[in-house]
Amino acid sequence: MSGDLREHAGAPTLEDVARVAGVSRATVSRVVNGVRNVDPGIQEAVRRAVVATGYAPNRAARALVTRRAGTIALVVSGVDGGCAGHDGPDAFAARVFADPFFGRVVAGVVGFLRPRATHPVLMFAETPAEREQVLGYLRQGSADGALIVSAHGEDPLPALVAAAGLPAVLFARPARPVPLSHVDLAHADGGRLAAEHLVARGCRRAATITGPLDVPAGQDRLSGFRDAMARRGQPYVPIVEGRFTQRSGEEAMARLLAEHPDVDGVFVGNDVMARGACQVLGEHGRRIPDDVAVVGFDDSAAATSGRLGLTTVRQPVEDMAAEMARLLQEHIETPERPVTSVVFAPELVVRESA
Amino acid sequence: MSGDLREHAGAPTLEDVARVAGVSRATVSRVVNGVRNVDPGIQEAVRRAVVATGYAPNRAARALVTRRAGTIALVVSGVDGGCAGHDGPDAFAARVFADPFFGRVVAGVVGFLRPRATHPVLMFAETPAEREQVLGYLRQGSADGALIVSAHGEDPLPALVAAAGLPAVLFARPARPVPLSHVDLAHADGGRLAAEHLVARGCRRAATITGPLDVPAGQDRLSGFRDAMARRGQPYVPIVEGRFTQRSGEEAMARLLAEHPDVDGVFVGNDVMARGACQVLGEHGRRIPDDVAVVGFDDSAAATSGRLGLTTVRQPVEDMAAEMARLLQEHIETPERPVTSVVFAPELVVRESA
DNA sequence: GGATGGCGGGAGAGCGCTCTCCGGGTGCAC
DNA sequence: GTGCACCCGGAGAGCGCTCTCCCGCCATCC
Repeated sequence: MSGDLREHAGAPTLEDVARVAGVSRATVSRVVNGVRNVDPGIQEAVRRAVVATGYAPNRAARALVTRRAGTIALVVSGVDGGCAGHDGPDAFAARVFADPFFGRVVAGVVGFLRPRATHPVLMFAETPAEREQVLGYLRQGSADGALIVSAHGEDPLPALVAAAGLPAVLFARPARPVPLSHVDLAHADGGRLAAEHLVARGCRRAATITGPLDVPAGQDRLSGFRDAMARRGQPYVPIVEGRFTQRSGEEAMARLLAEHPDVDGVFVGNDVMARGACQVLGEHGRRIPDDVAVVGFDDSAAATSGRLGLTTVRQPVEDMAAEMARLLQEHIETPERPVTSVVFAPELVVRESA
Repeated sequence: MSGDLREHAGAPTLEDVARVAGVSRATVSRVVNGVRNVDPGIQEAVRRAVVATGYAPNRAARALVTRRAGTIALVVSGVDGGCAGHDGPDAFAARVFADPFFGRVVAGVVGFLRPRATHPVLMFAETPAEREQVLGYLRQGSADGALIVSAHGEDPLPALVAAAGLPAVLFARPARPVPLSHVDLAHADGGRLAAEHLVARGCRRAATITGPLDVPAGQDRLSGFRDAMARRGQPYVPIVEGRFTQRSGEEAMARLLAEHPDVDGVFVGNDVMARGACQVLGEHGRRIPDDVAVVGFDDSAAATSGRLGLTTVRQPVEDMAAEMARLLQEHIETPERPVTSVVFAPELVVRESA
């Protein structure tokens, strides 16, 4: 069967299929791409020839002429030594994936892309050189656009991408305005939900462990929480800043207990820190939620993984990531599409901890 | 500046740069790719022209002629409804990234790839259709090779990839032999290390919580542990099978305590389950490590995230992933390179839990 | 019956790049 | 001064695909 089908080595081309099917290259292309009316009989013959030759369209050749890579970049962007020290080429990536958050983003993006047979290229931009690399990658058309998840609010990449006129969508509102679409959560509402729940449970001496306050999200959650508490008669809420890691949650809770032993409710900036807080509360003999109620944020795997289900403010990360991918697709297909932002509503998920 | 440089819209091409520099296309190409001796003066002129035009080589065009995509696929492969139910398009991805293991694999791969200015394309192959998609993607030359991480031993993808003659490297030895290179850990040695440590600590009634036993790694860890225990006079070791999740670790530990209340040491198949086990032990009033010593596996973030440092068998996942990428690169550059397997040695990391 | 229209299919021109082949110039040795 | 080797740089083919243009065929209508 393979005698005259593939005289020259290498993968079969459109030409080979055309020869086998007894038609022209153009017709095979039409059938493969499913355009224009092609005689059903010929269609069938072509399809058989495709199977017989084991043909698969060459993506590079197609990209060259259509000017579409059929690929998007998923960029995780940070700044040098973002969270902790600078300790190796893969340390950044390791830190990034230590948080279930990025996994959820990937899951959401992939969920949208999978049915469309496209796949994300994973890129990390931590140093200026890498930012250049990402930019170059996009500019040379290796990817049709970028999904950018910044680890920090001051990330310079979005502005660079926007200046280059490349299609891109951001996760979370950037610290300073950039002419790019983004998806985000109404973080302040999330803080408010947590505050209302704690107050409704009867907490009178609530405190909060925040995430890093140099990102808008952290500030918004805090101010939403604080404002709502103030409106309910608790204007002075103890605040400890954490770093989104379990250990930092433990440390923050320990400090909170030392300084405010009578605390009866804690709103924690993410579930991972909340787990750490619960741990410390347990060690200090506090029962959850009776002595101290704990509300987390995210509704990530950490919220349900332990013995005690965590009451938390749900951030629909997967949906947000999928929406981000959808927006990017629109921007790619319609370059003149105006920039928009889609803000998701948080939702309180009540479990055992509060 | 941009008047005569870019009369036609779109990105500048080699031709444009050549015109500006006053040389031929070929010379620009030579300078850009840094090959053959080109007169330093001309080199400089070309470089200036590149900057002036803002030229970036078109990857598709390059790939078309070099027959190299300059991209590799990082495939996470499983089988329908692998671990739990089949609950949505992104559920698989979400499950995958819930485990810190995959994050470490990504980090290791990226660590190797980053200095080489290549980036992985992330693909998930859960259904037969998706396996076909991955295969097609590889066959059409969209990626030069694949790094395959199988969630299950019976994954059919490696065999398909091997049959197609595509360069690929696996993480972990497949259940049935496949002519592909792979990296792995000496899991049995890991089990042995854990056993020796527990015995050396004075444990006389050790038990084990294993991972899923349908993967070679799980079996090997168990048999290594069991053999070593038997050699040290404890031939009958209670075994409970877990699913690598924290909750399954909790359940397994609870069962173990119910059936063997006098257990004084536990070897747990991964750190995440070990955390769950510790939690349950604490709730049952057992002190760690005095009443019950706990040894985990992996040395993942979970081992150090909690209050109590987990003694664990270190699996250098990042190094293994990097080696996987290195092997793939070799296979791509030297197609006739024989298949090899690189087995890493586990290492006992002693912390507080044992 | 000839003009008209629509549709199925082929021919061919590139997309932007790399790379082989060649030619002309220069330097060195005889 | 001539021959030769070497090196730098240009010309041009062609990678595999899409897509426009065009032609030929058949059905339809006046």
